[in-house]
Amino acid sequence: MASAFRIVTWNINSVRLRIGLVERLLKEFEPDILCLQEIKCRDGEFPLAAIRKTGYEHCAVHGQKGYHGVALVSRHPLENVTRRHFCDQTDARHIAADVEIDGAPINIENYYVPAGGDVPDVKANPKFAHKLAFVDEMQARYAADRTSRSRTILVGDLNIAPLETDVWSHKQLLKVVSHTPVETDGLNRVLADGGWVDAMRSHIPPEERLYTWWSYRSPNWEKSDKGRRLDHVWITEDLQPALCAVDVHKPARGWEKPSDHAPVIADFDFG
DNA sequence: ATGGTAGGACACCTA
Repeated sequence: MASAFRIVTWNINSVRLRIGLVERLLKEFEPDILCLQEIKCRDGEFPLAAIRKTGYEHCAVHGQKGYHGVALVSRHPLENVTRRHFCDQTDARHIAADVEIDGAPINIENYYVPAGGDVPDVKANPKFAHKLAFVDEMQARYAADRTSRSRTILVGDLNIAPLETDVWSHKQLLKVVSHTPVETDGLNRVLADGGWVDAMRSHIPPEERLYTWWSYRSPNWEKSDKGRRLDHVWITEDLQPALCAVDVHKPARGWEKPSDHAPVIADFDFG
């Protein structure tokens, strides 16, 4: 018997302000699990009641006051929830859990990588140094347990657009934080050394332009279409045969009072 | 070369 599994990742840019959009996404797409970033609230302020009303009983939150913060919203029980800290900082940028699908656990890793500030210089800009150190720590972690890892999905706002077709202008963004060579090289090392598959690019050709984020600062974001692919879905190789579809739901960027990120939807079929 | 918008918290920080 075939068993379908749908995961969505979305930088919501304040879950309390946009709880209505979260409810809409859950109703329209009925994912098995929704991974949120930039919830911008403490654990106790997460809008659990509204989410439970939509039929999602299982939430795990790693929040903090005002900034950052990640969460998992699931139809299935969340086991072995972990909240990892990077670079010896207290920022809430990671949460992970197992969900049982088709009789075996799948490990979900949800990240919000630091944006890195405006100046792509580690000496002049500590936020850029923090971003690179964070990515290096991810690399070390996943390179170390590569051979023992299976049935894992890594998602989130990684704040780096690695391919030339992941940005509206490769040439104009080479010195812009999110697309500098030191960042894209770093992210590519996490991907390669960890043995990950870029699920979005395994279903959407790398020659095709693909964005998940359009700045609020552009008054006509859709027409100018100066986007970047900052949000990602990576999978371990054993999950590749089960992956059947990937979609960036661009219409959500045009919903009322939107997040500046569109949700990314990945569908699997086990069985 | 520059500034453009948004959210949270409370004087600017983060994005």
